[in-house]
Amino acid sequence: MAVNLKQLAELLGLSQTTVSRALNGYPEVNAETRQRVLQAVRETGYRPNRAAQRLATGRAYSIGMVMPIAPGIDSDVHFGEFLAGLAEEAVKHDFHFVLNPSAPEDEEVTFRRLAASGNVDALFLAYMRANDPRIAMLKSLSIPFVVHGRSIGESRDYPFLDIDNTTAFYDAARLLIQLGHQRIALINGPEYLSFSMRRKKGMVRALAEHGLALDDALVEHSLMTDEHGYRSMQRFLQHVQPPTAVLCSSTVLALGAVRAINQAGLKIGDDISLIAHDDVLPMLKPENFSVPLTTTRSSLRAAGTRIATRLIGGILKRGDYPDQELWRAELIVRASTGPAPQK
Amino acid sequence: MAVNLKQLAELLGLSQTTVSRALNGYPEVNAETRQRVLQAVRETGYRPNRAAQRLATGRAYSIGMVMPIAPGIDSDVHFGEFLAGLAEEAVKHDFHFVLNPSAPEDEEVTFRRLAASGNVDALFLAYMRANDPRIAMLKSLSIPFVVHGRSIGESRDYPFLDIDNTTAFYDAARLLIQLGHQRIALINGPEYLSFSMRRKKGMVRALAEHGLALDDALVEHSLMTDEHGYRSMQRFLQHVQPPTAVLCSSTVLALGAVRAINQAGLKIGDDISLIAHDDVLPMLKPENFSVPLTTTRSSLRAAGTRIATRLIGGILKRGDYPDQELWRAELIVRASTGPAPQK
DNA sequence: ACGGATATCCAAAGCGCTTTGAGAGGAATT
DNA sequence: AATTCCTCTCAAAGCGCTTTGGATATCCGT
Repeated sequence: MAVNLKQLAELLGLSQTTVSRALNGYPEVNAETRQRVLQAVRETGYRPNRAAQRLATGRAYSIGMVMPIAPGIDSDVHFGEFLAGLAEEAVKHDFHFVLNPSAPEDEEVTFRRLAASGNVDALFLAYMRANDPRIAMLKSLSIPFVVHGRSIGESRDYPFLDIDNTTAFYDAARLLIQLGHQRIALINGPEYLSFSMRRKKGMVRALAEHGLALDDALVEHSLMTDEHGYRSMQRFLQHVQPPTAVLCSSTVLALGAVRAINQAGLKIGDDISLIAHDDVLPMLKPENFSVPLTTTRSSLRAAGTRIATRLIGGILKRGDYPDQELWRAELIVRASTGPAPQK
Repeated sequence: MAVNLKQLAELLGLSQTTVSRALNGYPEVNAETRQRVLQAVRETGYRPNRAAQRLATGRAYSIGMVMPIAPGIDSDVHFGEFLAGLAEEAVKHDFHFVLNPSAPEDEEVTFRRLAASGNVDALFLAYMRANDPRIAMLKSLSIPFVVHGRSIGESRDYPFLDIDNTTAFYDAARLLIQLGHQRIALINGPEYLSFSMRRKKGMVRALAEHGLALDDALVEHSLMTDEHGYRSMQRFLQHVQPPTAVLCSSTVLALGAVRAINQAGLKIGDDISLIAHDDVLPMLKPENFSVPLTTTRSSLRAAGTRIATRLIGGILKRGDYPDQELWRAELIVRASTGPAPQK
C-alpha cells in the first residue's frame, strides 16, 4: 500500500534520481518539476523508508542518550520533563531516540557502545559534574553531542546548553537580603553536580556583597525529592538560630520544605521566606502551593526542545545554531517571600 | 574499522549466506562451522548493521509509543518510571524506542502514522479508559501491541498486562475494616481511567461485604500530584464527620494527604490510618515517610520490563509469553495503619 | 552399484534509498 | 557556425544484510 520511490518516480515519469533530488532540496532540479513531485508526495502519502535512507547515507536519524539508572536519578520527574521536550522536537523531524539505560559506573562503556553501534547520529549528555571525564571521552568519540549543563574546571570548548545557575541564585539571595534576611539556608541538589555548586556559589556571592557569610549548618545537599526537602528543612528549624529564609534547588524539594515549615507552625512569607528554582514541571506548579512560591524559573522542557533542535540541525546541517548557550532564569515574585521578621 | 558481513565471511573463507545463517540460528549449518563463526565474531567485534537488517527483513527493531502530552500526564513520575523499565529490557536486545508525543485528541492519528511509518514493529498503549476506542483501532492496524492496564466494557481479547487493582484495594479496605474503621475515604486517580474505577470498585466491594457503603463525599478523583492529594485530604478533614482512614491511589497523592493530616494536627496510624498504592517509585519510598506507609505494592518498573519482554519476544518470535497477565499487588503493612480511634 | 535422502554450503537477487558520473538540449560566447 | 557552458535529467552502482533456489557431497537402503 505504501508507495516507494520507484513507484513514485514511475508515476511521475521521472527517474528516481530526480525525485530524490527534488525531495532533498538539491538545486539542480527545475522548480516546476519540484512542485510536481511535492504534489505527488502529498497525494500518495509517500514517506521515505528510513532504513533505506540510513543504509544509503549512513545517517541514523536518531539521537542517543544514556539514561542514568540509580535511585533518585532515574525516573526522576526532572528527567521525564526534559525528555518530553526533546521528544516533542525530535518527532517533528521524524527522529528517534535510543534510550540506553546504564548504571553510572558503566556509563563510559555504554556511551562507547552507543557511538560505535552506528545506531545514533548524536549523543546527549546531562547530569554534569565538576571535571566531568565524560566530556573528554565524548570529544574523542568523533560523534556530535550536546551537553545539558556545564562542567566545572573543564575547558569550555564543548557544545552545551545551560542555565545561568549562579546568577539565578545570586538574584534570589539578593532579593532576600534586600528584604532584610540575614540568615538564609540552602536546600540544594546533590553536591557533586555542577548546577548545585553554581547555585551555591551565586548565593555565597550575594551574601558576601553584603558582608554576610553562608553558615555551613544552613546548607544541605541531597537528591531532589520531597522527602529530602522535608528532612533538610526540619534540621534547619531545629537549629539554635534558625534561618528566616531558605532557597530550594527544586520545587520538589520545596514541597517537603513547605511541609516541614507548616508542621512547625510557621507561616511562609511571614515567619520564613522561601524561594525555589522552578523547572516548570506541569505537575508541580509554584502558583498552586498553599502559599504561592517565589521562584527562579527556567523551563526544563524548553531546554529539551532546544537541545533537540540543535542536535538535529547539526546532523541535517540545516540552520546555524550557537554552540554554547546560557539561559537566564527569571525571578518571579509570589507570596512566599516577605520582609524578614523583626525579632 | 567496524567489520561487516562480507569481510567476516572472507576472513572465514565462507559465504555471507553461511555466516548469516550461522548467526541467526538456522539449522542447516555445521555445528563446528557455527562455532568458528561465533569465535570470529567475538574476535572482530562484529555487529550487524541494523539499518541493513531492517531493510532486508522489514523489521525495525524498535517499539513505538505515544507519549501523552497534557498537564499532569506527561512527564509524570509514573510514566518515567515505567519507561525506565521498558528501556532497561529493550536495550538488552538492542531495541530502540520511538517516542511520539501527542496531544490526547490527536492520539489516533499519531498511532496510525506511527504504525504506517514502518519505523516500529510494535506499539505500546497505556492510560486505559473505559470503553477505550484505541483498542479497536490498534487491532485494525495489524501491528502487534500490548496494553498496560485494561479497558472496561471492552471485550477482553487483546494483549495486556495489568495489576489486579480491584483486589488490591479490596484487600486494603478490608484490612482497614478489620481494624475497626467504618468511615474510609478514597483519594483516587482521574475518574476516567480504568484503574481508578477498579480501585474504587474493590473498595466498595469490601465495604459492602461488611454492610458498609462508600460515602460519595469521601471520594476524590484527580491527577496524581502532591497538590491534589493535599487538597483532597483537607476537604475530607473539614467534613462534619471526617474519615478515620483513607486510601490513596499513589504515594504521590499520599504525600499531599500526609501533609494535610499533619497540618490538622492529627497523628497518622493513630488518629487516622492511611494506605497508599505504591508503584515503587525510587524517589518516593513509603518507608521513608515520616510515618512509614502501609501500601499495596506493585512495581511499575517491573511492569515496563515485562511488557518490553513480551513485545520483543513477539517480534523476534522467541519464547512464548502469555497474552494476558494480571499481577497481584502485595499488601504491606507499616506504621500508617492502626485501629480505628475510639470516640 | 545406484536412485534418493540428507546435510552443508553458496551465488545472486533483492530491500529502498542516495549519489556518482554522464548525457541531452538549449543558451551564451567567440 | 563552432565551441563552451549551463540546466536538467537519468542510468547504474552501492549501502550491508537476508533469503531464495540451487549446487555439491555424503550417506542410506536395496
